[in-house]
Order: sequence, then structure tokens, then C-alpha cells
Amino acid sequence: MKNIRIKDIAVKAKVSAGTVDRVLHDRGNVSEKVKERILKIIEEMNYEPNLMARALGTKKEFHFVALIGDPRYDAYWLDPKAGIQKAAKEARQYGVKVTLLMFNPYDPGSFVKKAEEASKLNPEGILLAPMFYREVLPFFEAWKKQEIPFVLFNTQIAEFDPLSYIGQDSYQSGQVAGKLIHYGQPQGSSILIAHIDEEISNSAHLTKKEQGLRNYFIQNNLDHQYEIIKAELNLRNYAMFVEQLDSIFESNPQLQFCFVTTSKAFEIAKYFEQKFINHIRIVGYDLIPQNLHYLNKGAISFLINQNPLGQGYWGINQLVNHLVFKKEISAIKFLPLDIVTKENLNYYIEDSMLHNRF
Amino acid sequence: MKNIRIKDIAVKAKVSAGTVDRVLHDRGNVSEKVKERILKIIEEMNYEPNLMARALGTKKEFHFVALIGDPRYDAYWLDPKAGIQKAAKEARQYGVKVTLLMFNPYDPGSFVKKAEEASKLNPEGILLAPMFYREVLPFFEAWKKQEIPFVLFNTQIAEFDPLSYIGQDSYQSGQVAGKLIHYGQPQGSSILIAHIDEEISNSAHLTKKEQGLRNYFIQNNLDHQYEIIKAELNLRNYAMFVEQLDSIFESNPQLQFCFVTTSKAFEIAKYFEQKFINHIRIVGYDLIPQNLHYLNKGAISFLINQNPLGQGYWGINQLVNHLVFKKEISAIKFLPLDIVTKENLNYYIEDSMLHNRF
DNA sequence: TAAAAAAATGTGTGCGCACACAATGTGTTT
DNA sequence: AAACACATTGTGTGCGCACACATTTTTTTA
Repeated sequence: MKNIRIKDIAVKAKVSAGTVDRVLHDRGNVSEKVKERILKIIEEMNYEPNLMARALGTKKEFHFVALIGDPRYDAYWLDPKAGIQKAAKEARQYGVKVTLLMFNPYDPGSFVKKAEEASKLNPEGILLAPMFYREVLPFFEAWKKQEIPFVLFNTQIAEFDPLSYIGQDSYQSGQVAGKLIHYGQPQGSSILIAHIDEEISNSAHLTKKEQGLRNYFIQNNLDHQYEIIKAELNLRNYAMFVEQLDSIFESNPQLQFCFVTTSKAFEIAKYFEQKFINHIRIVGYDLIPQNLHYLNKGAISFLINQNPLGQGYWGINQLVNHLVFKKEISAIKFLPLDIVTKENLNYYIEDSMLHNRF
Repeated sequence: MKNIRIKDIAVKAKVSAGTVDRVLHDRGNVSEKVKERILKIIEEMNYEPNLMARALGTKKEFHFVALIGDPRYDAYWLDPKAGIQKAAKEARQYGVKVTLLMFNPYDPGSFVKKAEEASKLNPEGILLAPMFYREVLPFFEAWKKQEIPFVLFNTQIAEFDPLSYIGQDSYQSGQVAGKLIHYGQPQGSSILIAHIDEEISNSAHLTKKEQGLRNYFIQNNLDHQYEIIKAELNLRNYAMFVEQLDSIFESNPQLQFCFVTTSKAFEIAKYFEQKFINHIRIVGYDLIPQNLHYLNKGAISFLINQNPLGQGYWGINQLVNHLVFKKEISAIKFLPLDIVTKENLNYYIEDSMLHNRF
């Protein structure tokens, strides 16, 4: 009936609590015979440790490092940062300290510098957004050697199996976009895929989103009804950005949808606003303020929420669960592909993400 | 730096831990002067109790009752039940026991009987889905007198302020449906609102959903472009149900959308399947297996997820937080209005709702 | 003014666990 | 057989809190 404790097991096995403890933590110094007996009883009685007591008793300190983009360069990172801080605050009472290291998300060199710093701190665990594929690989090796477990979020990199990956299934999000476009124009239409402001060569997830969209139409035998145009755009030179768009929309007057694979959908919306274009519907990513502005105006139809707050929150949580509570954790944690529109927006912003959801 | 404990406060206030404890729990027997001094220090030092230790130390037992619909009559209730059980399992180690009482959701008498049973058990707290407005009111009064706090979910009833309400903003979900329909047919169309299988007089939320939808078009000055037809249907007599639908679709051949306010969207989809109708798009509620079947087939375009699992889970959680941890809890907890389609379905079903979300 | 009552404050214990340390037991060597 | 090493097992303490109980101080009463 009641929860079984170590002591209950000890009594049943006719040993002391210490011996049971040694078996539970596999710390040796237990005769094979007794060990097996205890193990059997643990199994039988379905023992589950009281995590409260465990956390209370241990005075061990944990030091984690979170390596993320700096919000000063890209406001997107405000949310992961907030999620991490929220989780860090909650974990503080278990002796967890989190050091935030933030790099310039447009500068691989900055990433390397911060990653080196992370290594030097020799933390018990690392949470990072491995934005730069080439640059991050040596660190994975190093951390493996240093035996520092790391959790990835935001960008999935399968190699060098991390402790866990938190994020979204980018491919599937492309499929969702496909569905939204298809539903919005069942008879077929013309679509612009816009990759804005990221090195596509270094960010596999953009390609995955594109593939997801394209395959949606192929799988549904709609590919001959939907024309897809692809563009890689850059905002470093805004005049050029506008010029490129001008050229695209002049030569493709039949365009009806724009699928923006990055968080820059608002730039397209702004462009449309300036050019008085209002017949092209936009589907994009990320609930950043600029996007929300145009979502509320109706210029952006849907945003797919990557729940960056949740990513940061769960990322730290995975480390805590693994290292502090010694729980088993899942290697991949896909967050939901929330379809956000003006009407349900309220439930996806702010820390309602932390209070109201799982 | 470190977390402050009661003892730290005691030292600073030059009293013993016991006195601080009395102040913290407002148990009296402390001189006004000392009380204020301690209170000030608590404020200053930003004391936050260690919930682990608190839970560990208390051997108090809590008994909660959950009063929900019986899944044998309506599979919808499987999810709330699962969520409740999940939360109950987690709370067991804090000495919480949850008794599930399940009533026939089509029979007010059954509800009354189970509610009486709940009263008799004299639990520390009650979680219930107050499906029958008239019948539930006397119980609210009784529980107020018995000083049993109760949490509502699924159906919102503002009167007799419950400890908390967990659920969805029904009106807003109607707005979401409006948006989906508008987006799917921007030039205007004809919509059937179907209330299936529930006493509309006794379920305010159906009306709210309808209002949400209607107001969407009014607010956006689209009401003259969109024609709305309303139907209250009943499945007790299936032949009659079909007949009613026949009559509706014959006299309204221009219908393009069907908005089902209950979880019975699949019945419409099934009807369409039999009649070889495939040009009318369906928006409904709830991820029950029958609905998912037609969602995957493409017959249902969107389902609005009410996250019933989460409702049950959070319902118990509110009671636990309030009574066990003595945390402050919010009076209303609106869960997100998830827009679910075939492509993002996977992330909204099963207990992924419990693992992957907040 | 001493005793009794009441108010205010202090002390000690257990919750379940982890871990350091103490205490056994077993076998080997001299 | 004593002395030793080593394997195995048992004991005790603290984590922060709640609460019962003990003690001290203040106030009231006779």
C-alpha cells in the first residue's frame, strides 16, 4: 500500500539499509549472493526511490553551461534564454548552477570562442545550440573525452550521439506548411520558399523544412498543380534584398503563397506592406514580436511555433533529470508543431508556455 | 548565494527556528513585535521554502475524488482519466490518494448519484467535470459548507467560484474555427454548425463555440459573405440523424464547411463517406480515435485539441499544489487551442502530452 | 508576593536517502 | 594461535521542514 523504502527492502532481505544502498548504486562491496537476493526483492516490491529525499540528502553541486545565441544579435534567442533561466531557477534548490554563454549567431568564430570557454569551465553538463556544424564537431569529440554529457537543442545533429536532442522535427514542420498551403488553395497554386538570412549550407534544418514542403505535394500527387519557387535571401544589404524580391514577384505574378523557413517572415510582410501587395499569404516560423505584429494584422496567416522557450527549459531539465535525479531520459524530445494564428496566439506566448503545458 | 533556510532566518532574527515556523504558517503564539521582525527578514532574504523537505517531512494523507464521465459511455473520457491517473501516480509519494468516480455522461441522475458518493467520502478535494449545470449547483453549495475545495475542468461554470477551472476558452476556439474556415475559403462560403449529441441547453460551451465562430465573421466584416446554418442533431436514432442530414444538404447544396462543436465530427465524416460527398470540409474537436481515422483520411481537415489528458492531469495537480504544497494557484488555467491536422498529429496524442509539453 | 495560568519561545524528532565511517566476518600469513 | 589484510555488512549523521513537546517568560489571580 504505502511507498516502499530502502529500509523495507533491507528488512525483507535481512540486511541493513547500507547494503541495499550499495546494491542500488552498484557501488560494490556486496557479496554476489546477497546482491542477487536484494535485487530480486527490489524487483518484486517494485521499489521506486523517493526523489524528494534523494535530492534533499545530497549536497553535491552541479554546474551546467548553456551555450546559446546572443539575443542582442537576434531577438529569437530571448526565448531559449528565458526558458533556460526558468529551469535554472527551479533547479537551484537541487544545487544546480547554470552559466549562460552567448555567442554571435552570425559569427562562427564567436561560437568557437564561447565553446572553448565552456570546455574550460569543466561543467558537469552542457546544453547548446550547435548552429555551426563544422565548428562544433571538434568540441563534441573533446567533451566526449572529458566525459561531459551534452544536450543539443534547436539544431539537430545526429552524430556523436548527444545525451539528448530537444527540438522540432523540421521535415515534419515543412509538411505542416504544405498542408496549410494546400488547404488554403486546394486547386493548386504557386509557392515561394524563402530562406532568409542564414547560411543554408550550414543549417541542415532549412533544407529539411523545404524537403518536407516539397514532399507534401509529391506524396499527395499534387506536385504538378503546385509550382514551387525557391529563393535564398540576405538582409545584410537591404536594398539588394528588396531588389531580389522585386525581381521574383515581377517575374512570378502568379505567386500566392510564401513559405519562410526562418524567423524572418516579417520582412516579407513588411515588403508586401510597402508594395501594397495583399493577395499573397505567408506561412512562417517563430513567435517573435515582429512576426506577431504582422500575424495580428493578418499579413501573416500562420506561424509554426518552435517553442524556443520550451526548448531551453527542457534542455536544462534533461541535464537535471539525468545528472541530479539519475532518471532515464529520452534521446530525442520532439516538441509539438504548434500551428499559431491570431486567434489562438495568446496561449502560445510568454511563459504561459511554462505554466499551462506539459 | 545558497538557498536560505528557516534556520538562517532564525539566526538573523535572533529567535529559534520554531518561532520562524510559527510565523511562516501563521499559527499564532508569536508576539507582534517578533512577528513583524521575522516577516521583514523573510521578505528581505527572499525566503522560499524547500518544497522537497516540506513534502518529505509531512506524513499527512490527502484524499481526493475525481468525478468524470465514464469512458464506457463515451470514449472521450479515456483521456481525462489517463491524465488523472498519471497525476495521481506522481502525487502518490506525497501521500495523495485519488478515488475515481465515473458517471454516465448522458444521464444526469447518474451524475447526481456519483456526486453524492463523492460528498460522502468527505475528501480533502474534488476534481470534477460539471457537465450538468442544474444538477451540480446544489453540490457546489454543499461542498462550500463542508469546506471541500473543488476544481472544475472541461466545462466552465463561473458561479460558486471553484478553486480553479482548467479547460479551454470555448468562445475563442470558435474564433479559431472561424479563421480556419475563412482562410480555407477567403471569398466567402456557406457553413453548417452542427451540435451533435449533447443537450445544448445544458452545455453552455457549445453555444460559446458557436458565438465565437459567428463573431469571427462579424468582427471581420465578413458576415454578409458567409452564410451560417445551424443544426442540432442527435444520434440516439441513427436513421433520423441521417435523414436530418439528408434534408440539410439537399436544401443547402452550396455548403462548403461543417463545424462540429462536439467530439462527433467523425459521424459527419462517416455520413459524407457513405454519400460520396467529398467537397465539404470539416473542422471539429477532440482527438478521439474515430476522429483521427477521418483526419488521417483527409475527410476532416482540422481538429481543435482540447487536451483532455492535460485537463485531467492539471486538475489533480492544482489540488496537489494547493493542498499539499500550499502554493498559490491560478483560478483559471486555459489550455492552448491546438490546431491539429494529419501532419502534426503525432505530437498531440498519447502521453506525449505529458512528456513533451509544459 | 507567591502560585497559577497564559503567552511566548526553544528543542527534539522523523520523513527517506546518500554517504562516511565503524564494526564485523573471512581467510591468510607468520 | 595471534596478527594481519581484505571482503562484507552495519551504524550514524545531515539535508530542510513540520510539528509535538519542553522550557522560559510574562501576565493574571488569589
